[in-house]
Amino acid sequence: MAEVRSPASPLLVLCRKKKLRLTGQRRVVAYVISNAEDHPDVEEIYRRALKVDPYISIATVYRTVRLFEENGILYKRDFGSGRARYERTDEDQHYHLIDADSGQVLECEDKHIEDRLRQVAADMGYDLVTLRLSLCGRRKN
Amino acid sequence: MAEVRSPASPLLVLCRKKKLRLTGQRRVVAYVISNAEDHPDVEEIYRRALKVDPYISIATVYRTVRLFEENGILYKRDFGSGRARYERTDEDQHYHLIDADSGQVLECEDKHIEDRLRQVAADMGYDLVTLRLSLCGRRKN
DNA sequence: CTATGTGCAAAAGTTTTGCGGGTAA
DNA sequence: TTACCCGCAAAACTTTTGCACATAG
Repeated sequence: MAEVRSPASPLLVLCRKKKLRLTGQRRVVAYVISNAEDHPDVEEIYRRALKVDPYISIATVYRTVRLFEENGILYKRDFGSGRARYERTDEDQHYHLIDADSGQVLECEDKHIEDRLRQVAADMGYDLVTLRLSLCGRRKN
Repeated sequence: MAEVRSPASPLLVLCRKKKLRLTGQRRVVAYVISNAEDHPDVEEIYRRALKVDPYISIATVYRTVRLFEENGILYKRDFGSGRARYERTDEDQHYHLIDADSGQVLECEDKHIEDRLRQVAADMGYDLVTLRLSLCGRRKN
């Protein structure tokens, strides 16, 4: 767990760039999310954070992910479960395909889509800031 | 307000097709949504419904929109306000552009996008069931 | 007549916040 | 030093639900 203290985490680099105060708890949350391969909700981030810092509070996790989101470090996603889920903004851009039957979230990518949507927004007089795109599908048999 | 009793509302036609029991309250909710030009949340649907039926309960509105959603009569949307918002499924397909500063929701359309996404899903072995797509942008000056 | 819906109020689930003590810079 | 952060518990907010009565078909 020494890497929690390491300055190498890409999320911590972003935190410094935004001049956010680097507290122990923020390092832990950044560490947990940097190492997540999925799209955890706050409850899950909290559960993973507890393994690193058994005294961290869920209120702090809520405050931290909100802070990160406001600073463009995390995206907040809604896959319809009733809880918000988070993912890093510094990954390659991708979208989600949700299995209508199992609820499983798969990632997919199509560079063309983003360019096209950027154009749609531009035609309406807007610069595209973020994009929420998710597909819901049923497995072909 | 006589139209509330009229069988003409397109949502009521869908309700009959699905063999849903047509109560007074369901007619009111269907009427309110049929006449909505925006994407109201439950609180707002309730507020508008009260003008027609001052005794309707918000619990009934929640139950009704959920029923309608489960029967494919309404889409549930999340524009990030913390409250779910609803819109009819029987309109022309369109997407949303949310103004990053004001929160205003604009509709936009691009038929090409849907076809392309249908193909992306197909390539992963899925039939596209629904599509959630929203853009967040900032007005160009 | 009977299965289903409704209103009310309470419960459940998620997220935010006030406050007193603690800490990064 | 000082402005900001944390943990706790309570509050706020959205949505669901149990129950007794009402009603559509």
